[in-house]
Amino acid sequence: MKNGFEDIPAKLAERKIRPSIQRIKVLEYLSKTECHPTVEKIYQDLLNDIPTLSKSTVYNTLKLFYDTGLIKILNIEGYESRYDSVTQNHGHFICAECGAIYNFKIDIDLVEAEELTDFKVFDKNVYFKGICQKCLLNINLNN
Amino acid sequence: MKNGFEDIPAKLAERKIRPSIQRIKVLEYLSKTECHPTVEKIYQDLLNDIPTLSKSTVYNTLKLFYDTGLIKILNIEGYESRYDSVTQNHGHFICAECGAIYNFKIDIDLVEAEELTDFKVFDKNVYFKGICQKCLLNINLNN
DNA sequence: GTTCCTGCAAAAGCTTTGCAGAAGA
DNA sequence: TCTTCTGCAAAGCTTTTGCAGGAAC
Repeated sequence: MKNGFEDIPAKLAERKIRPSIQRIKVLEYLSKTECHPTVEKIYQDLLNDIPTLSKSTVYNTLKLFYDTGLIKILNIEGYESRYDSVTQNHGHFICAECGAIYNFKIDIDLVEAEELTDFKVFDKNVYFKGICQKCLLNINLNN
Repeated sequence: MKNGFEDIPAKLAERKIRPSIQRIKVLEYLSKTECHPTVEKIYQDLLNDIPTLSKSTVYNTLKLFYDTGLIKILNIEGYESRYDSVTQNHGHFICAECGAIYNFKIDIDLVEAEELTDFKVFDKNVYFKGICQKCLLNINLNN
């Protein structure tokens, strides 16, 4: 099964991005994780591997990946951006209680808008807000 | 035809919000406009009416409206938030070329995710990115 | 009189920019 | 050697917070 994780340098080469260790680690990290990390989290977690890493580099790298279509930027809660490696079609659910973000499968191609026939659409996003199962349980327990 | 614009003070009263002139003007402005303004734009445009208006008040007011469900916050392009009065079901299209945001009709209730059956979903959002008709024309003309 | 609201200033936090040094071709 | 990349520091911008004065009830 493909998980987009096997050959990071090849992925970079496809986009003609020079495979520095920083770039490999960032893309590897994003391919492994499903938690839609913030820049801060990416930075902190990679400091173990690359002690001299700078946050600027993380920003630069993420911008480069975004511009070349390797990742998506999620701005679903304002302020801090979150990053998601581009995989299959999925939507995002954000819990208003705990802030966690869940993926859910959705066939985004089925979401159509006839008013946009003369527009070129190259990215479709669906996100829901609500309260996740875990927090619902906690709320019930406390009442 | 209802356009959500006729009785702003009543709308505020429904939510038990004291109808200060600042709040009335902000909600009136959001009900009138369809351009999903930023805080800066709201602030600048209202300065004509209320010369002593402070940006803090705009922030406070928008937060209050958001918390009581009067408006939606759009974070579709990171950094600056945009604000939208809650009306009927619609999605948002953002042009990657000129940054303009268009509304389009969509029956959001049709967008479902079976994985979220144990979740409480109270807000669904759909937004597309691409190039708008206007910019497509310009690009064609210049080639 | 008491509560709530406004607006100024300052602080906080995320992101971008500039630049010198290092690494890679 | 020349180009590209990294990382530090500083700047830029949006948003939040604290607080004193004012308005509403």
